[in-house]
Amino acid sequence: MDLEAKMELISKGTMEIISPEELEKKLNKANPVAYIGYEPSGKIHLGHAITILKMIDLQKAGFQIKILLADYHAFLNAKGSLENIKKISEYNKHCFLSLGLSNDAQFILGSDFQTKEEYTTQVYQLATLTTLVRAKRSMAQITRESEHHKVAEVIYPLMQVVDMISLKVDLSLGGLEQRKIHMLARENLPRINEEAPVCIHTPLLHGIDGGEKMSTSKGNFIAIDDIPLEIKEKIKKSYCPAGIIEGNPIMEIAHHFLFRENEKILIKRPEKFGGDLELSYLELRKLYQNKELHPLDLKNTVTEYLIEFLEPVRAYMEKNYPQGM
RNA sequence: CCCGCCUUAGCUCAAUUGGCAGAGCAUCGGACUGUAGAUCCGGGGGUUGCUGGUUCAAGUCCGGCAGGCGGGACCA
Repeated sequence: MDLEAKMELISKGTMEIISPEELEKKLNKANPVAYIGYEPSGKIHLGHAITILKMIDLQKAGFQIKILLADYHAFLNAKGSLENIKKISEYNKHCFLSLGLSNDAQFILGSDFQTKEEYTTQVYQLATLTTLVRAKRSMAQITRESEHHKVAEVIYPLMQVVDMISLKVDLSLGGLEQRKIHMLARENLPRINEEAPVCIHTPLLHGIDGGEKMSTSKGNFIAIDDIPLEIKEKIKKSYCPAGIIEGNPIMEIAHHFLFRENEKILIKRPEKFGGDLELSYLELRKLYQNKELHPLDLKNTVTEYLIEFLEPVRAYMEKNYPQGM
């Protein structure tokens, strides 16, 4: 793969790369490292999957992959006891592998290094450089909704910034909700004489209820290991206004999952409604926008393809993590 | 450390003098749309923060504890 093809592969489906020039340099470097951190979660859903698929792209483009199982971060974000969070992280590791990440990806537990002296010293250094308002603002889309804000909330982003240098990463991937923390890293790491990584943001998937963001806590997600019947029922009840693409979770799922491996998709449609169609993503958008494709036909198609797309996940989990969550 | 106020359904809040714990929103189901939503109809949902006491009877009165909010004090 030449540089141009790598850039193309990496940027496909992302919101932004900060910055493309720096990314090119990293691609020319020997053994560059790309990382992403996740708070261990009882369910890994399609929103997580978008970022894992992008990590797979980065892996194909020559990056060494580090996945941070951020147990302390989840703990700071009031997700439960550290013990339970660690247990969940083992399940998550298998979920990520099930999506096709190759075995040489490294999985790192946050608590294995986040209490070392060098690490905490750097957290304290950043604490002296970061205003409370800035730290809180960076957490706006990440913190559990609560009026009773805890100090943990402002420690969280500082730790995330230090993770990047502790793990020696060249590139940090995250959903768009990570943007403000990433920007904090880009701004403050140089101030403690460290190089900031390239930051790439993927779009956020809307919840199936049409909510702003698919999230485990809101229950508006499709999990990657949901059984076919569950996927079917969830898509059936999903928000999907006719003619509207903006904020439409079903169109988003089609975009990111059906067209990942297919140039065109087959839409099966009863004769009385116009018969079958074979469409590229752009054609699908146009037809849907013009209301020439009914939401139900879209839903049926997405259901069928998504169940097939996630089949390897279910097969992997059954074989390697049969106990489930 | 001291004082005051607060804690009731997933959320926001009602409940008379101590007398069968309710409403709105959310959720779930049905109707209507060739999807969902919207709309109409219907259902479920509770250890009233925990704990001890008074009483025939406690969400309500008294004590203790926990959590939250506010104030005071301490500041050599």
